[in-house]
Amino acid sequence: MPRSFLVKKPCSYRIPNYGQLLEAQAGPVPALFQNQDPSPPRQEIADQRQTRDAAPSQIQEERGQGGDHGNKTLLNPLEIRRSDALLILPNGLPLKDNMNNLNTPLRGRTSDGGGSAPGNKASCNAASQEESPYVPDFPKPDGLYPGSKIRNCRYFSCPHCSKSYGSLGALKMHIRTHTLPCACRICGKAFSRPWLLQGHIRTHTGEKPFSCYHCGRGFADRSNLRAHLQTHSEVKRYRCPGCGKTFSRISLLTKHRDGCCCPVS
DNA sequence: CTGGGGATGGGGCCC
DNA sequence: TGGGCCCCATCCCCA
Repeated sequence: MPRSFLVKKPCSYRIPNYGQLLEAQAGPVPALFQNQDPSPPRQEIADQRQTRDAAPSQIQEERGQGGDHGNKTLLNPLEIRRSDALLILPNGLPLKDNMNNLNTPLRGRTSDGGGSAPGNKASCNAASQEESPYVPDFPKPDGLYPGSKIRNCRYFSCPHCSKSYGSLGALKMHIRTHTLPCACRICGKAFSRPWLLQGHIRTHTGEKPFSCYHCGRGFADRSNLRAHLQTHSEVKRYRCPGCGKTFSRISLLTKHRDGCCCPVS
């Protein structure tokens, strides 16, 4: 499934050092990928994070106190993610509507239309203020045209597909989605990242380190627990602007709107 | 058809 | 620079 909307917008061109990448690929395989037993999830960590999943208010509280992302709190409008715009606030309006007066660009993912991802900031910020013409002399990706002004920042394109990234690290990470270096020794299925493999292995072991504090039900994946917690919530996060019906998942809302009821105007 | 669980993919952030 | 983790999104399947 294409996730091109997550790909950074290219700023300029630079030929990636593919030789370096291939060299890295040929290097020693991390122990985790060598059919070693994955270290079991640390229960204490799971417990700590479980509380974070338990309730949004707790999440804010913990983050405010310097958790993994202590600087992230939904209470700060500048930190609101675009996807949170669908949240329903106490005033009854979707967060999106509450944000209408914000003239500050949202911080967030590259899917944020027009917004520059944090990773791009470092390389594009200052330099981008002084744009200079730059014409690439090799095949260009989508969105860039010969003779157009291109920001003076680095750009790395994937040799396997047309995606491009603002840093070599991001490109390397992406290339793993093609090479899939993490293979499950039980079923052989390959993954791009070790923690994806770990999550997959839980499907074999039946391990469910994330449990719901409402009903005690266990989950192998934190995101699934988070989705499950919504089923306990009286007010669903996502509301159809057309009919007002609320849903626990954005996917359900999308399905609902695609269905018939409230066509997007 | 709807709602929910399971599984997975992916970029960003922090250390 | 890379690993680990976070969060989000999405697909598939089932009740």
